[in-house]
Amino acid sequence: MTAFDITRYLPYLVNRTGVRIATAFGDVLREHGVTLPMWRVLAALDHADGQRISDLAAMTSIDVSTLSRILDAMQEKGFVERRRGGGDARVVTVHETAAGLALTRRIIPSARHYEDVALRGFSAEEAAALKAMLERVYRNVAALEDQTAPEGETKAA
Amino acid sequence: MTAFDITRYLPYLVNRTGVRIATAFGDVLREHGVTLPMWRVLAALDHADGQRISDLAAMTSIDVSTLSRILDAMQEKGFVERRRGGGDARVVTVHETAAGLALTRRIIPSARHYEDVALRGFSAEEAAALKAMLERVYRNVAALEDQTAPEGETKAA
DNA sequence: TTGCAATATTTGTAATTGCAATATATTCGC
DNA sequence: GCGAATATATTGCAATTACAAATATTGCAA
Repeated sequence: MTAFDITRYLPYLVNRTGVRIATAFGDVLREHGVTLPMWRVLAALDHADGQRISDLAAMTSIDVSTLSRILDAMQEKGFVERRRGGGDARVVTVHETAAGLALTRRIIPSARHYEDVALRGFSAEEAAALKAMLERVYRNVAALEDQTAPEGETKAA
Repeated sequence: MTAFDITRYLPYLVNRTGVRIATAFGDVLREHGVTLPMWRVLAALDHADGQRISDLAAMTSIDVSTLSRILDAMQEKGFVERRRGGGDARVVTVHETAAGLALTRRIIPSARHYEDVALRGFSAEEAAALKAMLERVYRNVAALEDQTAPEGETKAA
């Protein structure tokens, strides 16, 4: 059997890339007064405002309990607000405030720039191919989890 | 300007893929009695035994202070040992023990299987292309950091 | 050679994280 | 329509994490 070469091991490559991007962009975000998880929430809400907490957790890849506390902090800062009362009284929906939206708008250019840097030297086709492949990997792993734990979703649907 | 679509944003795609893989493989690792960070250390040592702690931190994308404590735990469990005394008395090198090596050998098949699952439906060429692109992204971001903080490496060289 | 900046690791410490338990609301079986 | 199982969110809590400070060693320059 061939030797195990970590430097060509996909989980390794994905992880180190993710950590690199996260720590580097985290520095940028600090100047805006938000943490990386907070930015993820803002970006997710920018995509679809008024999401329920569990959906927001799935979209941001943040554990619901962790997210709940992050939302406390963001609410404290006035970036989001929680609302109850739409039909099902169990669900809480999260909404961007005007301040949150303004902040998101300020961050987006940096986020775009950051992606440009990450994709420096990539053609549009290559970038699209990379993204499509990451989505395929994500779905492959998600499918495995659903198969392993068939009843009631293990985590992040 | 075009709207910001998080679902096609590279950092988002990389992060969610990494988190998915990490949580899923973490479950597998628990059965072997190790955590994900510990596995990363074992895999890094399998690649090159006797690395210094700072190099190990760079390779595993774990902060040195965090790594120092992870090594405490791994040493406690008898998987690795620290050695001092090779020339520079400041540096500590980390070495896999026989037990650590045996554990690594047991985990590797699962790790391989896991990558196969993640890459299900990928041709060999596609998989190679994905890995190569992830490396390019990593280098792009690393280059940005070195440029931002030219003196003495901000983090993980 | 002495002193001082740089390097390598560890330790202090506060914040973050995630699992488990809880509280509340809903739905399904009967 | 009642009660058990399910769903949603929050909270308790111990472990993990990361930044900063401390410690130890080295190398260089005066």
